[in-house]
This record gives sequence, structure tokens and C-alpha cells, in this order.
Amino acid sequence: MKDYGALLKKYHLKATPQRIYMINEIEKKGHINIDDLYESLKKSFPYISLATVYKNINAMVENGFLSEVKIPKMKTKYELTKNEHAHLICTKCGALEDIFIDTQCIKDDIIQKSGYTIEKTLIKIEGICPKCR
Amino acid sequence: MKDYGALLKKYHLKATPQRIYMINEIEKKGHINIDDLYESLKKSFPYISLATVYKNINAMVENGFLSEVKIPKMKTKYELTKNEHAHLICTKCGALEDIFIDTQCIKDDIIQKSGYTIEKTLIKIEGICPKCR
DNA sequence: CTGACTGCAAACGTTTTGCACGGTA
DNA sequence: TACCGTGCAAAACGTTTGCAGTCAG
Repeated sequence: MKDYGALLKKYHLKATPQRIYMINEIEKKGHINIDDLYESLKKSFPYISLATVYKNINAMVENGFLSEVKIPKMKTKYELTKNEHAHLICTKCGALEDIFIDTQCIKDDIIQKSGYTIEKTLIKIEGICPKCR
Repeated sequence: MKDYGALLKKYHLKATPQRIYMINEIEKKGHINIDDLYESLKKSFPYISLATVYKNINAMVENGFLSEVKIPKMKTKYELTKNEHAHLICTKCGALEDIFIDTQCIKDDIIQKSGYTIEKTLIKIEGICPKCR
């Protein structure tokens, strides 16, 4: 568990207890949606407002502290921003996990075929996890 | 321009003029969002309801006739379901285009590292198109 | 002390629903 | 003729905004 208070300050965000809790919760769960985060926050902050959760999530996404993960047929989840990685989604149990893979092979293909300059690669894989099979 | 009336019937959907027009419009534009589709439909069906557009889109997505394309910071677009392909998005002009690439190289990597059975691969590439560069 | 953050309530845009009528098969 | 699809209006849903009070720096 890192010192997220200091980290927030570097991003010019005030280190409120609500924000520290949010970040710790996101780190703990890996990926979380707004509603689950809100429910979890209520345990420590019974009067917290859903608007506060949205405002903080948006503030942290805007400055790159958090990243959005949009998954087909699921509510948008959030994760701490980390090195580029793909997302594996189990269509049976709904599990979402990160997987770090080398994408150079498809990037080369895309550059050659399209002439685009690549900035970002977003990869989602739907399948069945080993437990569900 | 194919006979989409017959095709709809195969999917157990009635071939109404509104639906035929929708499909032709989606085929023509390649990708379109609900609002643009609604505006376009009004030219031929001045009294069409936005609810009808949603109902038809949902019906056609549910049985696989259409596919959703969710793009970061853009409204969800829809396309006719076709062979698996990646989406290229120009972050300057907002252009969205299909690109057919070989994804076997990353699939092998994922299977080996995760043990998942892969059902579907969703790839989005953000970058700058040749025109904008 | 000051601006940023919080909680609350209201507003907002998008999508869905219920219903009566009309059109397709 | 029997449903399915349409258009309309209202409801539901997720998210954002404005404001007054509070807290972190």
C-alpha cells in the first residue's frame, strides 16, 4: 500500500480521506465500477454522495491517474493507470483481468496497411477462463 | 445493395420500410451513431420516433445482425456484423475505419499465458491518419 | 486563510417502457 | 387475422451541475 496522499498532491489534487479510500479500494480490487465503489465507500463514509464519487473519478481520469475500462455489456470499470496491457473478460463468470502481451506484431501490420501513426492500442479478449471450463 | 428485406426475415424480424432504410444507411456510412441515424431517417420518415430507432437497433444487435462499436470519448456507433476486424480511430479528425489484420500472434501469446479459451478479440487502435499528418 | 472538496438537491441527456394504433406476413 | 412494429408520452437511468458549508494545505 503506497502513500497515495503524496501521489495525489503531485497531481495537484487534495488528499482527502475519501480519495485515499477510493484509490486503495481500486488498487485492492484491481477493477471496480462506480456503484460498487460507492457501496464500499459508504462503509467508511456513510454520508458520502454519489456526486462526490463521480467528481473524484473524473478528476483522476482527466489527469491520467486512473483509466477507464469499457467492457461490452458491463458497467464501465476503473483501474489505476499502469503499463499498456490487454483485458481478458470471462463471458461466463464476468471476471476481468489484466494480461501483459507483446503487441508489436499487430502494430507492424497496422502501420504497413494503414499508414496511421499509432498512439494507443486497446485490446479486449472475450473468452472462458480456466475455472469456468 | 443487397435484399435486406429477405435477410431480416431470416432473423425473424419483420421487414418494415424503417428497418430497410436503417440497414441501407448503416451500410452506406459504414459506421453511424443513433442521433445521426435518426436525423437521416427523418428525411424519409418525418414522424419516426427515436424510440423506434432504439428498439430496432437493439433488436438487430441482439440477434447479431448489427454490432456495437464503443469508442473512447465518442458516441457508440453501429456497423453491419462482418468478419472479425480491428478499428482504427484518428484522434485528430475522429475518422473510424475497419482494418483486417491477422491476430494469431497475440492470440497464441494470450492462450499460453492465461489458459483462456478465446471467443472474441476486440481491438481498437488510436492514432493519426495519413491525411491528418 | 483561501481555494478546493463535500454533500445535497435539482437538472440533464440518453435510453427504455407502456400503451393504443397500424402494417406485415 | 394475429402479431409484431410504430409513434407518442412518460418513466427510468446514469451522470453532471450549482450551491452553501467544510476541510486541507
